[in-house]
Amino acid sequence: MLPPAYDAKQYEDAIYKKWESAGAFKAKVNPAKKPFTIAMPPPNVTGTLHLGHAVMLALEDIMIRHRRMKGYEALWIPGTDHAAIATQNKVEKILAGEGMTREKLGRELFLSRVREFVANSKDTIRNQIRKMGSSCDWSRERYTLDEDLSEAVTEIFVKMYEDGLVYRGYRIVNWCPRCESTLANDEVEHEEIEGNFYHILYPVKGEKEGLVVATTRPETMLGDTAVAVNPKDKRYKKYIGKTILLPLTNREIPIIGDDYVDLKTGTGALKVTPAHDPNDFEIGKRHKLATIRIMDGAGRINEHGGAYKGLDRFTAREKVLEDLKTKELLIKIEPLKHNVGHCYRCSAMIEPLTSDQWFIDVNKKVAKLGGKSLKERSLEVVKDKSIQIIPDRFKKTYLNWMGELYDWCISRQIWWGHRIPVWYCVGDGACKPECKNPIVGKTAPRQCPHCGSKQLRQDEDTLDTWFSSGLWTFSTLGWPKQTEDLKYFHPTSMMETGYDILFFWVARMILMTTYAIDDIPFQKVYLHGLVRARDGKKMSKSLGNGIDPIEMIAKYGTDALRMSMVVGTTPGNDVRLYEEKIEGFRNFTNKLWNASRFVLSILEEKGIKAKTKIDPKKLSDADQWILAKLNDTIKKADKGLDKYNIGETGQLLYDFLWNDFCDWYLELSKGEKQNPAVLHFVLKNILHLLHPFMPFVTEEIWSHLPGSQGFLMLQNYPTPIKGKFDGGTIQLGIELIGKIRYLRAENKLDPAKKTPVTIYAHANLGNVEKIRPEIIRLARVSELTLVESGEKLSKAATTMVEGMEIFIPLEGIVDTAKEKIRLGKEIESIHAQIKGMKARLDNPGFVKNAPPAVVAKDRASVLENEEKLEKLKAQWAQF
RNA sequence: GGUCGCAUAGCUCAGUUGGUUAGAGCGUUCGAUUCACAUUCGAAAGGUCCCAGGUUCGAAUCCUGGUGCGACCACCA
Repeated sequence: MLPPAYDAKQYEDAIYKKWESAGAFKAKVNPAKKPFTIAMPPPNVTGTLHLGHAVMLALEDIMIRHRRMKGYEALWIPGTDHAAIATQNKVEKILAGEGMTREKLGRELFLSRVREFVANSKDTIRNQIRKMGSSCDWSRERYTLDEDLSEAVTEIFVKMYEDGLVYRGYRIVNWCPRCESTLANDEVEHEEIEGNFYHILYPVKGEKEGLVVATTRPETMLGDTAVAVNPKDKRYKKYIGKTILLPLTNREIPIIGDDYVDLKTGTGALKVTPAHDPNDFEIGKRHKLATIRIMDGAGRINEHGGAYKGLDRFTAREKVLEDLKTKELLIKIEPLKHNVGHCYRCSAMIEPLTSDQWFIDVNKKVAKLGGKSLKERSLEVVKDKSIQIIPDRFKKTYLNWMGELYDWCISRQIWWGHRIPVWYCVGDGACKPECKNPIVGKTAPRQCPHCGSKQLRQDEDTLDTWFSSGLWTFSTLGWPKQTEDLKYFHPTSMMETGYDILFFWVARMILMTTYAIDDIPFQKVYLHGLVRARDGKKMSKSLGNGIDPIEMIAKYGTDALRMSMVVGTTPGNDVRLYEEKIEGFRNFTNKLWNASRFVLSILEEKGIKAKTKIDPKKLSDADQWILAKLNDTIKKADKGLDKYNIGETGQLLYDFLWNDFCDWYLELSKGEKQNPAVLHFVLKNILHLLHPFMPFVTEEIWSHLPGSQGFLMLQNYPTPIKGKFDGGTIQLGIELIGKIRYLRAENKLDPAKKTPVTIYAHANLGNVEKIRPEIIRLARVSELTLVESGEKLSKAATTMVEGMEIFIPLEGIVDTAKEKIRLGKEIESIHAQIKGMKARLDNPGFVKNAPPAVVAKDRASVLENEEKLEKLKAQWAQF
């Protein structure tokens, strides 16, 4: 016998171990079956499981388990991501605590330190993925820095280089002075800050007056190489061609005319700093201006900053302003709200600066893509629906973003990651001019192909972490080797992830995969929302409003946590999660447990040791009713999951178990017509249906179910049972019982006492007679008088349902005044209803245009209600 | 600046291709302890489906505009 309360911790880990050691999660190439593949978005090796992961794992596991039970070869590949900058930052922080820096440690020692850290946290995250019940194939676990995955990275890099898609360029990049590395455009977070607009007077050489420029970053004036005005600007036109004597450094810079300058912004005169502003860089190119970079990688002013050399950028700003003030060149300080980029990993303010970096050209047309560019191809596969995005609206978001994509800067000046497979000749004096060209290859070259020098130096930089994760769906299946796995399982069926990494990752996968293997990475993308706190705020450590999934699992069980994150949610919309919600699903888990306990006890009592056949001739009305409901539920659940309406399907199953099965069918089963075969059958189906959602509790109950063999997770998903079942009679009973309970409660009849009830059943007499014992029991009736029709009863509580009149005598038992008021209200409401429907039927347009079925329904309803009204009115007159 | 989303019961949310009286959970109120489950059971109250137009016989649902929140994108100093 099962214990009366389900205690999740007692079972979950053990069940998971059983599954895993039996190899239940493993998938293999099986031509007899259709594959269903999900590549798990690899969590970063830095951390522990958070709710974002938990939602992802719950959804993916539901999809995978459903398909597995439906007979697909279901493969879910787990893995982890080395998360370049994130991991490096984390280890650097640890080092800082020890008074150490990566520079002091040196590259090799630092990397071994990171590896050590990763080994630890990798285990943590792996075990937490298991805790969630994830049925992923651990034998195929991958890590973005695995040898074969690194090989894939190198392979692609070289290929892209050969196709001219990877190139080295001197450009303005987003630079994080904290991480001392570049960032891709979308790794920059724009945040509005309260800054200042500084108006500075730039004297014009040989003139008394000068030009006033406005800037938010005055320190960059140290690198100014021109002042630009709009040629159409009447105010400044005359200055074009003249020279500015740049304050503080006294460099002479030209005044140029450029259409880019907006007459209305600032003062209309723009200081041009090509090395530190993307627009200025473009202007600089147009006018062949010098590019003077004034900062080093850490954001300190370099030798070009003259007296300011060595100062941090913010200190330099203060000092520059101070000096300008002294020289009376600081004309005005105007407060200005403006957007400033910040590093998405460390939140430091981004400094745009010029640098030599590696880029991927997204606009170059290549033969390999049928004469299309990476961008065009990435747009195409979504436009032509090869890849479907759920929910649909994100398709537009994707297309917009992809359409505006700039070349992707892929080199990072950090140590943790895939080192760029590029070498440079640092020859010994015998170098030729072409020795300057980078040597790109899968393996380290022995010598310079041009001069033969053996003195080579590998590029110091590593690749953007998204470069390797962009290959995830196929690199995990063995590419560049043409494995059977790759042929069978790729493209993957589903990419399920948060909408927050649509650009970072999903788009990158599409871009890389279409190029690398001329295939889409996945057929569908399902984007889930962010998990938020009850008040809609983001969960964060600093706000202290976070919920730790591991803690919740310990408290309420994995099944409860999974359900709470999935039920009542829709794709793409954020989910608010709070403890009471999880608690509610803990209760639901317990409900299932106890319903099962009850059924199992009946089966035991009846000596049922195996599955028994349902005899179609021996089905009670209640049996028919529940089987009809079950069939309906199976159909809807299967369809719901096929269409990825996961939240809705969870709700459907919740309602079926709690309302239909427990509240009605099990209660009905406590009578004489108990049918163990049907109880067994329906419970078995419920376990199957709920299994993808709540794998642990269902598997545990399954193991106790007579006749169960093997794991529930490997059983077939239910299909509707053949045969027609008519639940109509019980449905009638349910409504009658409901009304009787209502009348009793409204009139405060003692619930402990049974009450006599009279029903004039009219045409339903035969049916109601069949379920007389059920009504008596569940409505607590002492004596049920069941007749076709009769006189109105004196001072009885009354209502009507399906044309039947229900009476409960009140006289001498309770105060009948209450009933008079209640009945009066009911009459009023019916009256209003009739009025509404009549108005509609009086509308010729309605009768003419509405489907006949709708009109007929209304007509019937009016007749029925009028009859009802008349009868209730007559009864009311009794009081 | 551009794009998108949301607005339904006190709270958190569902709501299928437009069709009687708009649903759930939590919370609230009233009641129940011989029951598989108090992690329970029965009953109830609670809604101008944000506002204004429009399409339609009929709108929570479709269209337009507005208001209020929110998100994302963006190299205007």
